[in-house]
Amino acid sequence: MNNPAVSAAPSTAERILDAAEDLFAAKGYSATSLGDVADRVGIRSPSLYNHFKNKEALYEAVLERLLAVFSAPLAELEGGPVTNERVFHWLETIVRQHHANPNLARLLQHAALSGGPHTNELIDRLFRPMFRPDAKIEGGDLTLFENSGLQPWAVMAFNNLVMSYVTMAPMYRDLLGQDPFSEAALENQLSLIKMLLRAVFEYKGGAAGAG
Amino acid sequence: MNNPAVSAAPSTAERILDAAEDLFAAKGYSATSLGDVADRVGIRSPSLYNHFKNKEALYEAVLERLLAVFSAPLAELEGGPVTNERVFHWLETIVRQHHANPNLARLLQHAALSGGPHTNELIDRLFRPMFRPDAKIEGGDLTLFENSGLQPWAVMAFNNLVMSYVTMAPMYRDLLGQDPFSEAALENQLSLIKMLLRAVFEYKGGAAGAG
DNA sequence: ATGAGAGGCGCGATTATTCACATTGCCCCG
DNA sequence: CGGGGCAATGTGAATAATCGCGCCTCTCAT
Repeated sequence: MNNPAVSAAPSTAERILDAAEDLFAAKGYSATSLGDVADRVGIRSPSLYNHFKNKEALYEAVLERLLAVFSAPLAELEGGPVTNERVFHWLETIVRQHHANPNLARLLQHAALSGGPHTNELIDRLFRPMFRPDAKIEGGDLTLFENSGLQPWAVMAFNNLVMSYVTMAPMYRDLLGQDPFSEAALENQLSLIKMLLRAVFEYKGGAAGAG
Repeated sequence: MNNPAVSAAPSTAERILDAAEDLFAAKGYSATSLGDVADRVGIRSPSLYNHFKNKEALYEAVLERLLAVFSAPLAELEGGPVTNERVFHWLETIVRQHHANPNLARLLQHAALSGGPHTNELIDRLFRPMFRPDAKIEGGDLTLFENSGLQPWAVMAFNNLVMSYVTMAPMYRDLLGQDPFSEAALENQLSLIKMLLRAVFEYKGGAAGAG
């Protein structure tokens, strides 16, 4: 009994992972010191080596835990027909996930900017599936959009929309005058993203034109 | 004569600024070492102190040079009536600027994630003007959209779109199979952004709805 | 020669990592 | 039941590398 995975007091290793996740996400791999991590947990830095081989292994473990959570929705989407409705639902799930835990987006952003260990693995596991060339939307008539060659750019744009909201949130806090992670802010962001997604689904062709 | 600002050989101070800009943008303030900067310039790190008081002053100078360039288009937009056409033109200018020099976006992203010196000043000078409550679009009939309360979110979204493209570019490089900063890629990104901006201008109300 | 700019040297702080050691709880054997 | 190990987990001290930064000297062009 007393299974530590079931809402019991978190183990030291888990508390280290929590602290490290926050710090890696905020400051990046190299700017995060093991002393900072240890301080948050309330132990001394050499004690970390009882739980993780070294700094890089700790970083790996943090990534692994996050990837397990965030890879799920895309796998689920691919488990069935890719219809408009299911894309909407998938996007909403992703947005809610990033609001619930902004750390993956932040880690990813650091990795994109500075590299760091396991960056290629991150790309492969999170993004590669979204850019597979055979990814088509069934049911709707998106052929016009698909043929425009803009589809990968759209995938990228919506990914940017979701991730950048999270990574830029600290800057937007006082510009918006409200907590970017509040329930109300989440609803607003969802409204906007869905409106833009509808625009893509209803794409009628034509480039830009200001008038 | 031999004015160093006019396409002559750049002075040492300018070469230091160039190197520091790239490194601060890639690795952030604290992860950038003055040794790295000096190496790029081809001098030893103590020599940097002949040109800049200390690391923070160097960072300040880098920011100042970037802000001078990137603040211009918004100031120009505000110099006249804010019409649909001029918003289109402003957005295109911004996108092209970020493609020409991705460093400001990257610097900003680091600041948003980790703080660092002068972050508040950055927010005030770049973003505050975009979120002024009296900012309205003249001419078009956007009242429906404005009344939806989503306007600041749209401003944020398009900012995210532009900045995140740049900050995530290293990750997208091999996913797209082409250089994200090529002319062709720029055109594609512009097409997509303009299409989404048109969707905002033609906003008809209504929330989401998948079918 | 004179002053700006480059380099050498080194101090003090921080970091990742290792090591020797203390403490704790648990299992097993007598 | 009791105690001898033993693994797990903590600690402080020590090490080697790196960093920001200041001091002092040298060099070279005007």
